[in-house]
Amino acid sequence: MAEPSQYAELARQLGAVGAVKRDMARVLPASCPTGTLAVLTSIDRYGDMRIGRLSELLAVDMSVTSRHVTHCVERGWIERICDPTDKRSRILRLTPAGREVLAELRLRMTSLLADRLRDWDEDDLSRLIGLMNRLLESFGAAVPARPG
Amino acid sequence: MAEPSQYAELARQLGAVGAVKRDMARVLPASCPTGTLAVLTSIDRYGDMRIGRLSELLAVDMSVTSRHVTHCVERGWIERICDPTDKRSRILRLTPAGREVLAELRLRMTSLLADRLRDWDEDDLSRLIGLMNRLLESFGAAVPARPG
DNA sequence: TATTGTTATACTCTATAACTATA
DNA sequence: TATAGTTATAGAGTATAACAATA
Repeated sequence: MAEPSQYAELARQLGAVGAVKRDMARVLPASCPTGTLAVLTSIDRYGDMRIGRLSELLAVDMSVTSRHVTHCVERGWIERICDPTDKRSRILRLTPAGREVLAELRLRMTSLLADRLRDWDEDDLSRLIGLMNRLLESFGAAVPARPG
Repeated sequence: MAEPSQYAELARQLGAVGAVKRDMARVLPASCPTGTLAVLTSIDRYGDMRIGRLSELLAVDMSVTSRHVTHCVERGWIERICDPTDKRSRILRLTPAGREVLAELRLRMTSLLADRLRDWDEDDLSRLIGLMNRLLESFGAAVPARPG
């Protein structure tokens, strides 16, 4: 059983995470805000999928995902392929251009994180990632392992 | 030295933290959104202070803090006291009404967290909090120890 | 001149609800 | 009827820049 004082501390930290996210967002170009990057990253990682599934992965409403995807489609980074099994939905797929921008954005992000986390060793970071994942699970916001 | 694949994982997790924060925000009344709660919590925790210092604690721009504080002042939760040492600024202080709402909101938040984190033990949560704090420090978003 | 705050403006992210098309 | 997705609308949070008052 955890303690109330720990809850307060955790709540405060989660709020401060916003500053971290904004720091990371600063390396992104205006054409690709965080929501867009999240979409590209998820499709690359988990493979082609429908909007509904992508929404679950991102833990946001389908309407939100739909807008982000539209943003990507308009820039030629994602294509919507007709789903032969269900004409109501279409499968989202990364285009070569999409993979290109993603690679570029990853370089920038990795570079930023390598700087900010320069005095972290692999084990500590693993521990943090493990605990974070458990936290997300506790809130039902966890993301399934690799393929899914 | 940490690894790039860990960076990607961490970046993804930080994005998912949004869902956790939204889950917590849902227990708050419309009159007290997250930004407002953060203001009340910080002043209660760190004591009376100026807008500038509060902005640092919250890791957001002073213009943002100013609006949140105004929101609180309009509801009688915070009072702005003239700073005798500098007429440009005023000291922010929690009113009795402010302490009351804060106590109520804490009850709700603690109740939510006790439920979500019901299968966490104190040690694991301490480890997470410790690592999170280190992460925030690495991004220059850490919050100083108690008083400050 | 520099600093503390405030306000106006704009942008991103999000959810809810209404709507279309298909199951 | 129920479900997949889109779009319109609204609300929260944030930053930048221009401005006022004081140091």
